[in-house]
Amino acid sequence: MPELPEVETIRAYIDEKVSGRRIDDIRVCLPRLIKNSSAGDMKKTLIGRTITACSRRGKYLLLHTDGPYSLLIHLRMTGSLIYDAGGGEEIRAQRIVFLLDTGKLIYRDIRTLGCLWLVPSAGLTHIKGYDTLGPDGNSPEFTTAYVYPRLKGTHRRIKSFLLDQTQVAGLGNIYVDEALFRAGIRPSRRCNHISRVTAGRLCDAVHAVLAEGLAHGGTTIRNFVGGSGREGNNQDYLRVYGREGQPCLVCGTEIRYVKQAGRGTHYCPHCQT
DNA sequence: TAACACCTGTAA
DNA sequence: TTACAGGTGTTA
Repeated sequence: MPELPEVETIRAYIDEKVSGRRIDDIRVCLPRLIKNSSAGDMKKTLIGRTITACSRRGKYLLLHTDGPYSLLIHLRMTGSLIYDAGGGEEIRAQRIVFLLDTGKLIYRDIRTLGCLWLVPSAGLTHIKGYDTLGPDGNSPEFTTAYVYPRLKGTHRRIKSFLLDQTQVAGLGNIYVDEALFRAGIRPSRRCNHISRVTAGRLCDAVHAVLAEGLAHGGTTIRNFVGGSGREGNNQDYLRVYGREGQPCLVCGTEIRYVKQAGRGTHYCPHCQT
């Protein structure tokens, strides 16, 4: 469940549930998900510490503690965080479980592609993907003035640019397709062929699709997420993603599906040029 | 920039 | 059986 609106929805929920909770024990069912330390080191470092907050940048979550190290998490394709107050039904695919002074924080992940890192609570994390993130796509720094010169400087296809987290953080396959539809841009367009005016439309579209996703609590498809509190309903508002073969909501032309950069890509051949 | 790798589950 | 899935890092 991993683009910015979904991760932010989880962040708000986890922040509310676990801030102020102390980590009493950790059950590491799948140690290879911890990328820069052993299960033993993680336990030694985090047990006894109190979680102070949960923050987010791009698609990364950071569980802050009152100790020298905090926990950085990337959910990749199928990761999720669930707070279990106890008494609920059994949760499948539990990979790492933090036993708290009240309840449990469960890292669940079907495909086990997610990553966890122990990082310094202050300063750089030295995790490359995190330290090099561009501005969040819904942040005030993501403006036409920021993005237009970057588009001018590259011959890449626009979809691949928008998926590049060092350029703009938080977009994934769904919201990129949605933003390009709203901006009227083909996913295959070369960045340096996009005018300043069109770049402005794109910037507005990125802000709009992320804001809408957030307002709807994220997009929930394929029932990947179970448990409490995190199913969004933005899937009911998507305009192109997953609508291949159906009529464009603006002009009625059939929405097309192609592979681009290895990703399923949806667009309207009439509205997007 | 494309292919593949990392994984498991589901649908065609 | 095969293709595909909300991601990203490495390799040809």
